Amino acid sequence: MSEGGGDRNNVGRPTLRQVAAVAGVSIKTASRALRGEGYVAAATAVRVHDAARQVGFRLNALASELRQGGTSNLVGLVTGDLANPFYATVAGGIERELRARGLQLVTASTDEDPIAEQDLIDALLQRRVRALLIASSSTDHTHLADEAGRGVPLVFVDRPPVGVQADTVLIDNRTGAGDAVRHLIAGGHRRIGVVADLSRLATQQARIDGVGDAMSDAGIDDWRELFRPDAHDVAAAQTTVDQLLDMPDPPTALFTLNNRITAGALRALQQARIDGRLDARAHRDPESAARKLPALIGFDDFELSDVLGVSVIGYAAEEMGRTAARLALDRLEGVNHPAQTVVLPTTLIERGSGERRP
Amino acid sequence: MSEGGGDRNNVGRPTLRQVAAVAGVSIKTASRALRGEGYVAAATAVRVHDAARQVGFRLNALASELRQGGTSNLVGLVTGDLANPFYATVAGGIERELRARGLQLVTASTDEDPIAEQDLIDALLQRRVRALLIASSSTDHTHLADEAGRGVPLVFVDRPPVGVQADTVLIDNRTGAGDAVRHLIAGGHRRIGVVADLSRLATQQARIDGVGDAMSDAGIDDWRELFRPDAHDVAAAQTTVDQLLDMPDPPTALFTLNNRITAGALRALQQARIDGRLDARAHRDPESAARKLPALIGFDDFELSDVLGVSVIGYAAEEMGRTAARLALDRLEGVNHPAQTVVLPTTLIERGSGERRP
DNA sequence: CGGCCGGTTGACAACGTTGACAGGACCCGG
DNA sequence: CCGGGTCCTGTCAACGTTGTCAACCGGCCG
Repeated sequence: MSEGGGDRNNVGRPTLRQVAAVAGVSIKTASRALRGEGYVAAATAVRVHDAARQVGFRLNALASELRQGGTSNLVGLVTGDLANPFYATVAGGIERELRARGLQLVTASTDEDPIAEQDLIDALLQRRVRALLIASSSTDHTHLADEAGRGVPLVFVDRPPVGVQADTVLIDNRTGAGDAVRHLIAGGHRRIGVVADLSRLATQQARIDGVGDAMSDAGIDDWRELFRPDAHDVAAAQTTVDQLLDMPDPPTALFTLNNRITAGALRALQQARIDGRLDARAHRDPESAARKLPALIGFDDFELSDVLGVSVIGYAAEEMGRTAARLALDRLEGVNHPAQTVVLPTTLIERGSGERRP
Repeated sequence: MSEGGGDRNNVGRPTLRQVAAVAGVSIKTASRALRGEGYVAAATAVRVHDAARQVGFRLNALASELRQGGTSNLVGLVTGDLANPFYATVAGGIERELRARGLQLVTASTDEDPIAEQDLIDALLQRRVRALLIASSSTDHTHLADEAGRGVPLVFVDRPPVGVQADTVLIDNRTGAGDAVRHLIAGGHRRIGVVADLSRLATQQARIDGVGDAMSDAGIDDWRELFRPDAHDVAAAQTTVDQLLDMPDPPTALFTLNNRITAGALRALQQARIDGRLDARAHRDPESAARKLPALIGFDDFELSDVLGVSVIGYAAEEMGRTAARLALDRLEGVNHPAQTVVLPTTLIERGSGERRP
């Protein structure tokens, strides 16, 4: 009656103790056999494995990791919105790179809310993630300064840190945006409508700066009259572009500063075409109310952009994830130089929409 | 020299022990204060909190969860490819639903490889996830049968379980696919090219069955001559559609069985239009080599489908994630009825491409 | 004044695992 | 037959936290 009676009450998952009992060995021997540590007689190992299978044993990673040093083998990723294909692609790259080293990715989305972001970061650190990758929506990261010194590699992805030194992977936003505008100007455009997402985001700011560079170089100083920031979602972008199109003297070209804005612009253009306010063919009928379809370049490549014939500023999103993961892994392996910043180049991809003339 | 000397060697994260030492209380009191358990004098609580802030304390969730019952507050999600916008959307829905209950999502992608899938499931179970949501690439889940009985709620998402009873959330694939085909037939089409992804995937099979239903009802028995399965990526789909277009007697309509296939088809159609093999306007010139642009319906809605004017079979992807999460959460709260299957309806969204006449 | 009560605190064990160490069995050479 | 080595196995403590229980303090009632 008394032998092992206590264990039977445990309806939960079996532990090493129970496997050991069934196999008739000590806990430690069971552990050794299951981990393949060696120094276990072949016959014993077989008995242990059988016992484990029989009772449905599964190592408790919580206990195991606690014992081994108190840190998990998870890596955390905090983004604004995982459903955004850009972040999803980045996450895919990270995951592939981690898998090779037996690490797993935990993702958390913040809906671009800095407070939620802080909470999620706290939760991940409590869970003792090995490393933390952040596409931050926040404009201040000083509170992360002590974390950085505490052995958890921190890598900023897509958006640079403020107030902390840390590894960072960025797109060359400024140059990319400049290239787009220069391309439009070279095509003869002077009136270029620039539509941006939340301008508090560093990526947007950098792209806006790039626009400014190119405009200045071309001597276009009043470009801000056609500049429309803070169109955060597709619907807002659509409305904004619609208003630009209806101006008395509308832009002959549009530059949209991320994939969502581009989507909104395409909707607006499409609708205007249906309404007859726009026409792809040039001055077909000077009397017609229809105006000429503006040129368009979008920052960020997107699915089916080729089918739609949309020129974009593209870059290697998955590579961005891989690079970020590698930076973190290097730190975990003891690399110890000062914080690095990797800037990935952009490419202007011509597909027609950016090459329309004024 | 001796007081607390041992602790100083610990370069890692401070523990409760150190917070307690600094605050001059016992470990247990520190724990009580930080968890807000009550029964702590106000002055003591303040001292403890100060000490914690001073040393940069962060509770070790591994230890905490181990002590509390050996299970984490993570929920696992296993998908074929998180970068697929469909899964990303589903994951977003799950995450939002979980966040409300303080649970966090761990995602793992399998690249549709059943073996990788099993490994990842094992890893997640070892990590003692509270629940496991699976969009499975595998065709057999009997090995999960004992897990299901062991207290970890299991929910199958998008693809049904085989060999286990478990909660499931599905799209009404069969009806949706049937609707698409009926719509095309009602539009006058008899020669419908059907292009599918891997036919071993249950979702694809269900859609194919739906196609068969509608074809039979209409007395079209030779539809399999224009049926092309196993085009797994965009490139393969493009090639496949291209070959269909070049047949001596090509289909007058296409039905593509998921978003990737649709993307491939759109590329093929676009290219053919550029090459002059196709023309949107009907029998403009009977002598011309150009053929009429076929009608197209795609299963799965996608970004910009409206701009492209593509008719699709749509459904609420985020809702799917939310529902799956809710099913799991209900189980965690003790709900104990037999396995439930929720089938979400589809909608035919007419945007023009599906309404072209033969 | 003794007993009791509420609030406050601490000692201790336990969660499941693994590292450090020790002990026994066996074989070999001397 | 003994000393030394190689395998194999077990005991014990520890990872950081929290539940259980007991103890202490002061005040208040009878």
